[in-house]
Amino acid sequence: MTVAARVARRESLLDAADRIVRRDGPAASMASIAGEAGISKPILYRHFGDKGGLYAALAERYTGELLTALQDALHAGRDRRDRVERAVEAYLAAIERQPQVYRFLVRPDDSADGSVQAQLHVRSFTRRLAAQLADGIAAELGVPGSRAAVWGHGIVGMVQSAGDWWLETAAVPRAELVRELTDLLFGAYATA
Amino acid sequence: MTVAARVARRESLLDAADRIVRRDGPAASMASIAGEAGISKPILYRHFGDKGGLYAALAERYTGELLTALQDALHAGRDRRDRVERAVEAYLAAIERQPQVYRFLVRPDDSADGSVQAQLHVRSFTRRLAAQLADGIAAELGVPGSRAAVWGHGIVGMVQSAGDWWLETAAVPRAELVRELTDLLFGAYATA
DNA sequence: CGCGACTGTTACCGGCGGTAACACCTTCGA
DNA sequence: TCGAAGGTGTTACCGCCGGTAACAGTCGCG
Repeated sequence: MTVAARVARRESLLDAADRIVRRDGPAASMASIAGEAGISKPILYRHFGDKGGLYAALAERYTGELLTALQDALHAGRDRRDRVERAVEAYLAAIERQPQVYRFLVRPDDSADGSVQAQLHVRSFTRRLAAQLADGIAAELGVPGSRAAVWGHGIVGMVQSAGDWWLETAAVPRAELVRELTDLLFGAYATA
Repeated sequence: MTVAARVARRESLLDAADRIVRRDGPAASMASIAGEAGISKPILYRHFGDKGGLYAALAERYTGELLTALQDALHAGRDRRDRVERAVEAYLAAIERQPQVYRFLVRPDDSADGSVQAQLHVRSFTRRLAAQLADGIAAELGVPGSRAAVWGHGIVGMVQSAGDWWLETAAVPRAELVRELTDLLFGAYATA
C-alpha cells in the first residue's frame, strides 16, 4: 500500500470515528468505530496504536476549527470586553452545535491514560485551551507568567463549567449566558 | 440481621470503599472494594444497588465535611473578599489533602450513569456545590436567580479547573493560587 | 420435622480495550 | 516456474469490568 493510500485510509477511518463520536459521544467504542469503517479492530490498532491514539488524532481534527474560531473572535472585537464576549460566544455556539463532540473533547475517558500519544496530544483539550489563553493574557496584559497561567486555567474552567451546565439545563438563553459570564469576568461580582 | 447490624455493616462497607478510593481514585472497582471488605460482590450490590449507588453513598460522606468547611469559611471573614478567599483556601486545602478522593468526587465515571440513585445523589459533586453557591450569591447580593445560577456554576468551575491544574503541576504555591483566583473574581482582569 | 426467609457464595453474562495467531495475496529473486 | 518474504486482512481469544442468576447454608417458627 502506497503512502498516499495509507493517508487516505487513515482519513477515512477518522471519518468513521467522527460519525460514531457524533452519535455516541465519549462512549464510542473501538469495535463500533471499526464496524462503521467496515473493517476489523486490529486495523484500527495498527493505525493508531491504542484508543488514546485514535482519540488524540480525532481531537486534533476537532480542535483546529474551534481554536481558530476563538482566535478570530479574540482579534475581532473593538475593545477587550468585546473580544472576550465574542470568544465566549464562539465557544458556546460550538458546543451547542455539536454537544457530543464537545463532551468527547472535554471529558477524557479514564482508560488508556498511560499512553504517550494521549499525553502528548490531548492531555485533555482543556489544558491546551487554558495554556493558549494564558499565553494570550501574558502577552496582552503584561502580567507575570504565573498569574496568567492561573487566570487562563480559571477562565477556561469557568466558561467550560457554565457551558456544561447550560447544555444540560438550557436554563437561560445563550446571549444571556454570554453576558453574565462576561460581567463576572469584568468584576461585576465585586460591585453587585 | 437487625436494623442496627445492617447499618453497621453498611458503614464498614463504606469504610472499605473509602480505603480503596483513597488508593485507586476513580478507578476503584467493585471487585476490589468487595475484596477489601472481605466479602463477595453480590453483597455490595444488595446494599447499594449498583456502582452509582455506592459512589453516591461514599460521596455523601466526603461531601459533608467539605461543605461545612466551606460554609464556615463563608461565614467567618471580615468582608466579602475575605470570605471568598477563605472559601477558596479551604477548597484547595481539602483537595490537596486527599487528591484521590477529590478526583473521585469531581470526575464521575461515565458508567452507570442511568441510575436513579446517581442522578439524585451525586449528579456530579460540582453541580451540588454550584447550586449551593448560587443560592448563597442570590441571597447575599440580591441578584436575579439566573444571574446567580450562572455565576455559581462559573465560579465553581473556575476554582475547580485551576485546582485540578495546580494538583498536577504544583506550579505555584497554594497561597498565591488563592490570591490570583480571588483577584480574578474581584475584577483584576478588567483593570490589569 | 419441615418450611420459608435470609445471608452468603460461586460461577456466569455481555461488553470493553487490546492482541496473538493464522490466511491470503502480491512481489521478487533463484 | 517455484518458493520465500512481507504486508493486509481476519477470527478468535485474553483479562478486566459492572452486574446477576442460581444455588448452598442457616436460623427461627408453625
